[in-house]
Amino acid sequence: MSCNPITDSLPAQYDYAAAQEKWYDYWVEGGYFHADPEDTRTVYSLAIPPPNVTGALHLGHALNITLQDILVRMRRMQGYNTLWMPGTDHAGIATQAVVEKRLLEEEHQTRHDLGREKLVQRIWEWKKQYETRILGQLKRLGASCDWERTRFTLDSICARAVRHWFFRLFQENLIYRGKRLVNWDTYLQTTVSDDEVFHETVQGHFWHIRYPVLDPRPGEPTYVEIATTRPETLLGDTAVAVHPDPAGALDRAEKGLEAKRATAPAKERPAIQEQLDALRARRKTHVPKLELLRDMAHAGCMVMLPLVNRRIPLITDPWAKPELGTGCVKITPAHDENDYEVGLRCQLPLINILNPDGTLNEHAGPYQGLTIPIARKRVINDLDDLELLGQIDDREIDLAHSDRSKTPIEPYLTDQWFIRMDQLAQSAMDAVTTGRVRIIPERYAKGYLDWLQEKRDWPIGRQLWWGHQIPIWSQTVDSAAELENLIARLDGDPTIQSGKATYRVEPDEERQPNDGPEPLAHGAIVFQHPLATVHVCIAEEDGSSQEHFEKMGFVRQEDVLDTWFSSALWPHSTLGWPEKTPELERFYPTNTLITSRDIITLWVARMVLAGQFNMGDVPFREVYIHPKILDGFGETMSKTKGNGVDPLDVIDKFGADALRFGLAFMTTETQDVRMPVEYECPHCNHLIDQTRKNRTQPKVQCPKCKKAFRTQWANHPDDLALPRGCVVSERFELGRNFANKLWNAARFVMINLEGYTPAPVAESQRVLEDRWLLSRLATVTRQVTEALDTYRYADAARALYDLAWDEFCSFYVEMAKPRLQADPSRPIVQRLLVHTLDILMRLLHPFIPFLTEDVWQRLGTLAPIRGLEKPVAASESILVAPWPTVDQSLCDPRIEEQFATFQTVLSAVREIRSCQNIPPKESIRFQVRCNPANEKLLRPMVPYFLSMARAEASGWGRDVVPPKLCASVTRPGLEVYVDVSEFLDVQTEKVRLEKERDQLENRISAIDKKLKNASFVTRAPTDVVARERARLVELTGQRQSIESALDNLNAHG
RNA sequence: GGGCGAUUAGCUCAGUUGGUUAGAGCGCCACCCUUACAAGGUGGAAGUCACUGGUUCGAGUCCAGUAUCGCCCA
Repeated sequence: MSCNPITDSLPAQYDYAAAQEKWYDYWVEGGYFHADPEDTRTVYSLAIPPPNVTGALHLGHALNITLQDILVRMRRMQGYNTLWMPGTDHAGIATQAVVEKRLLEEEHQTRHDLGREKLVQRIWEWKKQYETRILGQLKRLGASCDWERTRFTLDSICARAVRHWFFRLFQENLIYRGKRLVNWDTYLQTTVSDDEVFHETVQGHFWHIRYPVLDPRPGEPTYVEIATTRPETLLGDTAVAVHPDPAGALDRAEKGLEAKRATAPAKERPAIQEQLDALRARRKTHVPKLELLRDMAHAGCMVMLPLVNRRIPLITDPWAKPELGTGCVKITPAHDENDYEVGLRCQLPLINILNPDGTLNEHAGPYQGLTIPIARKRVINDLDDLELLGQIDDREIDLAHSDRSKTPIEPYLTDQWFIRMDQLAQSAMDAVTTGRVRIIPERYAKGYLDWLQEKRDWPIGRQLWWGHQIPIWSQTVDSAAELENLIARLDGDPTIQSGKATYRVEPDEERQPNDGPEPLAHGAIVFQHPLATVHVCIAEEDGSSQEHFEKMGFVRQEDVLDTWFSSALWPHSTLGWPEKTPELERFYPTNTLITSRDIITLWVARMVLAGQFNMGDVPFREVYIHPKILDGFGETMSKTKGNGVDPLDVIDKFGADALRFGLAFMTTETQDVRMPVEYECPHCNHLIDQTRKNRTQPKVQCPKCKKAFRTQWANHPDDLALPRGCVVSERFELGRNFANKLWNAARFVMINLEGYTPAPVAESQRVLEDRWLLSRLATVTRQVTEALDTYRYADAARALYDLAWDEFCSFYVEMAKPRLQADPSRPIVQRLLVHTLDILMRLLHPFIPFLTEDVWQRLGTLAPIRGLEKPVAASESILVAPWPTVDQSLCDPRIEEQFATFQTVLSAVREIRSCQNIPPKESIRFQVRCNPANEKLLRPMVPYFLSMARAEASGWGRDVVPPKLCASVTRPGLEVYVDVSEFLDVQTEKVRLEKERDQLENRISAIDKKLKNASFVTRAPTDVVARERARLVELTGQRQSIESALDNLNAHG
């Protein structure tokens, strides 16, 4: 149609792919993301929570990144020296696990077949591949990170920081090694943290087993009966316990239940009563026997551990609950957390019966070499043969599983490195309670404090190969003389004296205490333990020191450090600590950390304590916790479930701008965001709801085109040959439609800029809608700025959405159309359009970076100089354009109110057009009965009624007399009459008016009732009462108008 | 078992300090390819604000309890 070169270069739909392609490179090449420590402007800095290199980014990351980028872009525009530090995390166990899994699947090899060096090399290759992919994803999202500073938790800078921190902690005696029960993954053969364990209830049994009493005296039982869910662990038993005061313990349990019954709801009382009855019955059946056993224990009674024939003591300990099972409990300190505690209290030996691979070791005697399930069967059979097996109950057991290998966890006794958390945890608590770190939303501070409150020592070693190897070299000594000798050598050692290394002596915990209850008769098994271990920690990666100590017989610890140990340093290690770099000086502490709530304890708490320990200041001033994205069933998205949405698929389908705006729009203060997901058929683009069933299938058939496509589960060559169906969500249509709307608004402005000249627009030149728009712009500028200052992303996004769409596009642009045709108004409205577009783009830039830059650049060629008060040249990139400031003088609530009156009349006229089915091409006439103020206000709007509703105003004011036959609409303060004589459908109009009347009726009676209520009139604030009175008067008047309109219609037909 | 949160239209969500007739997007219905935009325009239908009590002149909003769901911790 047109041969306008401007129109031709502006497609009618926003081409997001082209914009993404073009502008990201422009920004990077322009160096806009780079922060300079020499720059003395106020700093705004933040460190990315480093995504781990295990796999690609998902939608949760996209949200996290988007929220950070929005703030970063706004602060940069506000003139801060802005640094966003990027990088990735090595995620020790997770990454090693995926590489090991592939190794096994593809090459049928274990890590031990390959060896440490080669495996680590493989993982580096994996890392390289995924790091590239992740950084690429971040760039496609539009993240404005300072890529020149990209770090990795295992690179040399971070490694040096880790080494330094470790050394300082070791030096200050905050790191120690101890024997602890850990969650042992027998499949991966490593410790996993509590965070990497999930619990599942499985069907199991409760086996009752009799241990023969050795040399019972007359009247004493010949057996002690215990019950267990894990019979094979008896091979590691070192005692049987009974409560020291069975009667007293029962009393306390009874009192507890009684108290519970008193406050419990009626429904639960019978169940509690039942428990109480059982407890009371036990007093007779169990207490005498238990008291006898207690006395036997005090007298030094021994029992015979069956199968391995080991003499073990009967002891007293409150862990044996007289109200449960038989009242006696077997004690296996090396394989149960509670028994471990008992073992410590009673100084029992620890006998570990497991090999790292989950088979039984030499301490299991005849069962050596068996796996746990087989050993369990054999133990049961053998006990049965010996007639030592009692009753067997069915029982549900809560079984811990490793999240990494999905196999059951074994409690396993092993040497572990720990950090003493006492002071460190306190420092992290203080940071939050004193407000030096603010957690937003505030409610998350509670969980943070509760967790730190426990001050549990942090186990930091992992039996892995991928990670920072613990910088400790150790050797054991077997005698006091040997120890003395070694200490003397170390004290005189120049490396130690120079402070480059330090040492500590650790006594062996498993060595038998000399004053134990009775020497153990272990049969053939002899336990040999050294006297102590001496640990040397070397401060720096330093080959000669290392060699020096290795020559002295020290051997390096094999284990690596927990990933969180290095992640905790991220905000300062990335800036170069322990080196005193200009970056560290300028950009630490960072301003904010944006992350999701599952990481508050694992990471946020540890960053706070590490930052304070190393830097003497908190790592960030604020922590913003954003929602999690769940699928339509309320489940977290994950690859393993198949419900994960890939941000790149969303970007391909809707564009990065749409993804970002959609995410921001969803980010409210609540905990979670639900996002139903669909498969998109690659053949016909049909969307298929994802269900719990189809999300795990390797291929899905499209119900529309009947063709099949593959999913992430496709493995079979036939399935792999099919095209891939994306997992997407319709919820991003909002963002795409909005981006397109903005594009077209910009397009409209730009194709109407012929003859544009920059010049100030004086206040006197601004008509009502100009002042209205400028007021709205100023108000929204304030709202958006305030919202983003306080992390209310959705509020900011909604305010901009409404302003741009419902106000700028739906009204201002429509009203500009006739003005652009007329000579005196054209240049002024051009300046206003350019100015508004400029402000809108700047406000939207943090959310929608690509589109806004694209428009900015195009506008830059058509209207390079713009502004209302004093036109100035636009900056070379919107990324560094100044953030709009609020001109309070432009905010005018009265104008906004007046404009609302116009909108009301316009929508009344449109409503009648629509109800009466008046063809769009037909024009109509209307009158408005209103007060003089409104009349004055509405008169200048006449052309807009014509252009926006094809309606011609034929009468205004108090004295308007409606035509006999018309359609009418009643609105607060005015009545609109549309002369539709030739089109009028009397019946339709009557129905509509009757409905309107009924609604009025309801409201009138509600207000009437209120006002007749004496306590409302006397107790409610006077202004509220007055308002209700005024309202009643108005509504009654309106009802009258409707009645008379109805009368007219009735008279006519 | 303890803590945190959610429950508002068919779906996904807003709803400030309690005070007109509880809003939006998608979906639905009707009309419109109107010279920026059909990824659009105009109008419409659609809600016992989970339930039960309480406080209050007045409760989606405050308090207590119940139910269901989610997350975290043990």
